Amino acid sequence: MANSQFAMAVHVLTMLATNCDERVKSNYLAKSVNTNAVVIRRLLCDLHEAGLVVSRTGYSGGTCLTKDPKNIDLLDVYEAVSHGEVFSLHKQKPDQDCPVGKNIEAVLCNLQKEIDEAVRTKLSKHTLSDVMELIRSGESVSI
Amino acid sequence: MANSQFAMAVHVLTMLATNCDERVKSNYLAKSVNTNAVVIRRLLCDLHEAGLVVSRTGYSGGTCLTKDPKNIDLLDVYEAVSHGEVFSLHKQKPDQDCPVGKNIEAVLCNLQKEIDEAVRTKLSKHTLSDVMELIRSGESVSI
DNA sequence: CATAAGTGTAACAAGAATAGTTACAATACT
DNA sequence: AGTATTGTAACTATTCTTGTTACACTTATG
Repeated sequence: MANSQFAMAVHVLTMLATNCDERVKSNYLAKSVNTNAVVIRRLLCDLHEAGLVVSRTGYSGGTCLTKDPKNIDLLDVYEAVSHGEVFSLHKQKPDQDCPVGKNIEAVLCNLQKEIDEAVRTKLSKHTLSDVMELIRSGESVSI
Repeated sequence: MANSQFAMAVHVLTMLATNCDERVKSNYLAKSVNTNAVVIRRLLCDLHEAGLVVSRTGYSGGTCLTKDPKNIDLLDVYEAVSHGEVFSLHKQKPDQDCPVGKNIEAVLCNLQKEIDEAVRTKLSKHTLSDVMELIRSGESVSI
């Protein structure tokens, strides 16, 4: 993942979690993330497809979480926004006439899966609720 | 890592390991990887800085491993070529007047470290020698 | 010594990915 | 009717990655 969508997604979801009693505007989220509201709306679209949020258009529209933050883990977020893998395989197919070229892709592909699984396992251990708690404690320390 | 440098590096090092009695030409490596020799030489430059290979210029020049493949693990390779992290943090600094914006970076940074550590641990468990063995067994199966 | 075969590296082009921006239709409340 | 908001398309700017050409420098060989 070369993009910061995961970081933005966790940020946005934490904002929604701390404002769970209202429909939060994309404009408000954009200010906190320090980006454009359209960028946020695009991200919310992915999160909606993953079933994590619902939005409403029109006057007094906005976005809410669909679940309790305790029941959203960071793997859910990762899956909602990530399209890539931890490392990329070859862009050009290696020489199939070379023994190494012929077999290296399969080896790396398995490694990729193993690494990705490790990442997922780690991510699944943290919930949005945990993130909120860390934010809160960070806040109290800095006051 | 959005680039395929790690994949290319493992490929190249495996090639060197299977030709450890000679100085391998960048041109030969480029053919197997299916890219340009300059791309390979740039990669070899990184691997040299990491102490994994030595090259010689001039007539009958080329590149060799500096160590036994048993003593090169994939974490060495990862560290030699990776500049990024598993996921990116915010590109723009979040709003410091927002409690979430103010603290989210630290939270994500810690998460990043935790994930990266998990990835490193996995990578450190595989040596270049293991990769060679997998390549060999893949080869024998396909014959 | 001249030549051939290499590496090292700079410079540039092409392409893809990412994020930012503007614009506007559709929607929903007042 | 008017206003606030999302959804989404279209375009731009920037950056990253790779590919390519070019050439100076190095080393072996005849």
